[in-house]
Amino acid sequence: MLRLSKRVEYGLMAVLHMDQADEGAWTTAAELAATYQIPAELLGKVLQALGRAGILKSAHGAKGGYQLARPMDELVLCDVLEAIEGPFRLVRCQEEPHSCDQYEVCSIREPVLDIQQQLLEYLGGFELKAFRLKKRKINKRQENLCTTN
Amino acid sequence: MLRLSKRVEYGLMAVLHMDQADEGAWTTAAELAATYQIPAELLGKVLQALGRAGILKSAHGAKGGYQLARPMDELVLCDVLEAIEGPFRLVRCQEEPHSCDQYEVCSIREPVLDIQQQLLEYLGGFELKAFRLKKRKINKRQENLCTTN
DNA sequence: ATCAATCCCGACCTTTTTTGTCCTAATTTC
DNA sequence: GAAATTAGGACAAAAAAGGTCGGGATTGAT
Ligand code: SF4
Ligand code: SF4
Repeated sequence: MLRLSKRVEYGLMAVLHMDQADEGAWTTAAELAATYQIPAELLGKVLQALGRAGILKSAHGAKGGYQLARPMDELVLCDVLEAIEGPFRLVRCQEEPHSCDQYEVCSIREPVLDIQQQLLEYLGGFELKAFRLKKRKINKRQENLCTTN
Repeated sequence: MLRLSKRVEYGLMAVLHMDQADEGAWTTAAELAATYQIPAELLGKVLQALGRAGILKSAHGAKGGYQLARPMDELVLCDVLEAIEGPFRLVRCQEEPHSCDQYEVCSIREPVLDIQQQLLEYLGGFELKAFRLKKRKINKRQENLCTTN
């Protein structure tokens, strides 16, 4: 099943939230967890991963929290994805050849690797700022609907 | 983890194999399982799914087996993928809205849906015949290497 | 008609991955 | 020092993927 993991979804929500927070403000994990109904401890780990990847800055102690290390305009989907799940790999032989029983007789490895490469580049094209723009679009659309109703 | 499932890999191997088999020949599941060291019963299910999706034709009884229902040139990665795993969905709320605790407060649904759509179109661009071509390329590359060595 | 080869399919078990929880530091502010 | 907060390891629960088994149906050969 080619599906976004919950962690990545949590990470995206967090980043988007901080993008829309006041400049320089610190957002706490507890606050995010409450807002988006996410298990706090789990969200914590996601935020830590984003921190380690240099996407977020963190501040310990009371009055601490997280904020974007760089503006969201410079981020793409792939950044968040790989920060949380590690490098993007379409097939497991990429990390450990011996973890696959078919390695010796596999007829699809090379072409699939090629696809992975192309896909990775394509994923680099999804800018997170589209999340912001999309939101405006939706609002606009709703306004239009209201006008028609 | 955004990774191709084993079933899809098995399906791709099977399709590629039949593409390279003699015109009109029937390939059996047992034969494929032996060649690619795949658990026979599991491969069976994959082939059945491909059959239901109209990618393969099957023949019961002795001398039976599978063959491509249409030439591989008309197939794309997405065909095999969806035949085996069902429709491509990047997020779970697409199938069952209530399966997600964050549905009511989700801030990323719309943009992610948009990405799913684009990705789906992009996946439609990966033609399976590239698997054939790639194979030739590899052989060529190896020849070149041999020449240099 | 029987038999062997083969596809079909549901039920089940096992392993792996994902998701979630708990608990204990370490850091900072008040 | 107490409270708020991040950091992170260990573990439990749930879900998904992978694999196995057994019974049935269809076909061709003997
Ligand atoms: S089947 Fe082929 S492509 Fe898939 S993991 Fe094994 S070796 Fe890699
Ligand atoms: S978090 Fe949002 S996008 Fe993800 S499944 Fe729930 S509703 Fe859909």
